[in-house]
Amino acid sequence: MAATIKDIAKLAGVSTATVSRVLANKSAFFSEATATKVHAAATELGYQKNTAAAELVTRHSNVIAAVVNSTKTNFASQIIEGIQAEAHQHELNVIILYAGDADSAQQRRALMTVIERPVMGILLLSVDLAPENLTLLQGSQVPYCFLSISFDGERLPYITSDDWQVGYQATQALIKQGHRRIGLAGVDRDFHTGRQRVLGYTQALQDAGITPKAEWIQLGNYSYDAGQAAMQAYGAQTELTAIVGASDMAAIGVMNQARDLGLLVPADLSIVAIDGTELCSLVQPQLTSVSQNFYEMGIAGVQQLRSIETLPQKITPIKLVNRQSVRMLSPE
Amino acid sequence: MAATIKDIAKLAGVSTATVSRVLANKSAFFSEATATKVHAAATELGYQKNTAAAELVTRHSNVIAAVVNSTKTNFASQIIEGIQAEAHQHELNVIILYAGDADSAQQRRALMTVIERPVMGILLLSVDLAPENLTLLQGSQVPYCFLSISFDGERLPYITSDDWQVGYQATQALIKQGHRRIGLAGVDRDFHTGRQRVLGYTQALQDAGITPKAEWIQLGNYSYDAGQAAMQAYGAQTELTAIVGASDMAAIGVMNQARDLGLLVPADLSIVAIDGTELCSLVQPQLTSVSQNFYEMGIAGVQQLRSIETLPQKITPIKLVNRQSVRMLSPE
DNA sequence: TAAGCCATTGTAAACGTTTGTGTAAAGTGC
DNA sequence: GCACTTTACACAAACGTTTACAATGGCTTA
Repeated sequence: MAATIKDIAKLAGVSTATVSRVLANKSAFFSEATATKVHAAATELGYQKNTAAAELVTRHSNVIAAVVNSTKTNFASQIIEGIQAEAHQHELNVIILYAGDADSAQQRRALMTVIERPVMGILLLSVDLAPENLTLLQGSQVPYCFLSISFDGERLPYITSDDWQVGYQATQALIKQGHRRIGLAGVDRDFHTGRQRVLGYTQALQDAGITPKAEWIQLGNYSYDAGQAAMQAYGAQTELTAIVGASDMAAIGVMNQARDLGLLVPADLSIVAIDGTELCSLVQPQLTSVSQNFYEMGIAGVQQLRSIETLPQKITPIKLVNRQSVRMLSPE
Repeated sequence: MAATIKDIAKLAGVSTATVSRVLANKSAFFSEATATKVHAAATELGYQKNTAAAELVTRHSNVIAAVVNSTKTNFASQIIEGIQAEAHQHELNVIILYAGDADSAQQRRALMTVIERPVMGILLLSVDLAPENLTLLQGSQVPYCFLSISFDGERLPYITSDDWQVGYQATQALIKQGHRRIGLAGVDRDFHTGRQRVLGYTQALQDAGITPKAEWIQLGNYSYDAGQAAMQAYGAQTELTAIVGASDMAAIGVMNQARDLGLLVPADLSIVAIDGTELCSLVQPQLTSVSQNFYEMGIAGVQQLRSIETLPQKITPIKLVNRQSVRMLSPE
């Protein structure tokens, strides 16, 4: 149905080889005269290149696949923007796939659609791959890199923030303002990222001579609901004066629940969020955060895929952004 | 490098045709014995199918491309979930592309990467295609459908809410609570969607015997900033008692700016948002909204692509969701 | 004028699949 | 034991490109 280079060749009275060369602009391989003939024929036929066919023979693609764990996590968009920016600089195209939230079957589906097609590389944004899917990924010949997630033992390529530092600095920011009874809400200790954040949090407290109680840490999956549940668990009479939200969403959950319990932020309760997406400045009061550089992560991810030798791990910087959710505690 | 069906054929001692049929599970075309041989060989070689090659010969693909206008608009994720759900039911896969915000070059890039490859159809989420890119899209043989956007004259296939009704119902909801001086903030009158919302808004006022002043309508691009700017234009001394935000983001912008101007929501100013994404229940007070059924839009979009005959336009339902940002105005 | 070179173009193989057609062997009914 | 059907497989063409190699012809140079 659609026009092919064969049709163009016939119409222009040349061979398909010449058409291919003209269209690919392999100059010094054709004359001006034929070039114009070919181009005229191409536009007349409304030719659309079939890249799949071309990729089949050249065995090389220019699309990067970004696999995202869920539509719910909002930081993904910042990473994707970084990916796009860097990719476009190098004439690469980006496609995005959603892999669902801890849904092995959907992960597999997303992975399959990219592995089975020619892609130049795969970026996995904060996705906890099920073991069988990891095997799948490794079995394919496609280069890959995890973003915004880290791993313990296995030597997987990843780019992320220093999660220990994230936990440490969020906690320390509160300590510096005089807080000593500080909670950590909505963190997931099943994975490396969460474990590191807990470790950083604990160390910051210990460095200030504080021994955290077990109930100060409320586990969860970084979601709004997890933040809410954590705050419910702390209760209106909590001894805590400050809470670190494991994510922006969790922090907002904490804040809204605190309000429902009659606690004012930051008057009664200070909050530091982890992530620092635009959500932090949308809510009232705006949330002070330990902000990750997601955009940079995206850029680094593309660079990692492009580099031959695989420098396996990389850490992107974080910074504390002061907004309105932390108050200085007067020492009593 | 990677194993092909040729390798499997050699290892299993059969022809590639047989391998293909076994792998595609075209039963009644092979015996149990060969099937097991082939499967054994396939796993031994770590075979990964090259779908691009298969699609080349079958001339038919099972991936749907969703083109999104920007990473910024948050409702997209709900549409995408709808798309995924419906697509997966029919063994279709979904890839997502970002087309940038009113950036013709990036639109073109996104469009090209999908048109040049075998895709089964293209869904365009709220993207205002530049004229040249629309021509491009129409020139390709790929079926397509616009989502969450509508058009005036041209007969383009689209699925969206009734934007006139959206404007009407949002305004009417405020009128019913006794408001008579009502603004509309952040709406874009350059496109059909925005124009319809303005028309609905105006009609609702007129039906209540109210003649809207020109300055009640503040134009913008549906963004947080647009909402903020609109509220700044209204000013602290505004005669308005209520405002319709052209989107969730715009409504939040209005609300936060109002607070900065010393106005309390909803005590001094009532707000109705348009869209009704989860953002509405994240902020404080939670925003009353005219909610669109984005999930349903995604489902309908996939169905539209799958149906041969193209029933060009479809309207998805909306509903008013009462939350906390509107107060009843006592008649004086 | 022959040899050599360069610019331009064509020929054909290859990429990894699917599938229509052909065919040998095995099974069926009489 | 014959004609027939069925089963199970192989052969080869096709999809739309790219590209190595060959071929052509004109031009330069000695």
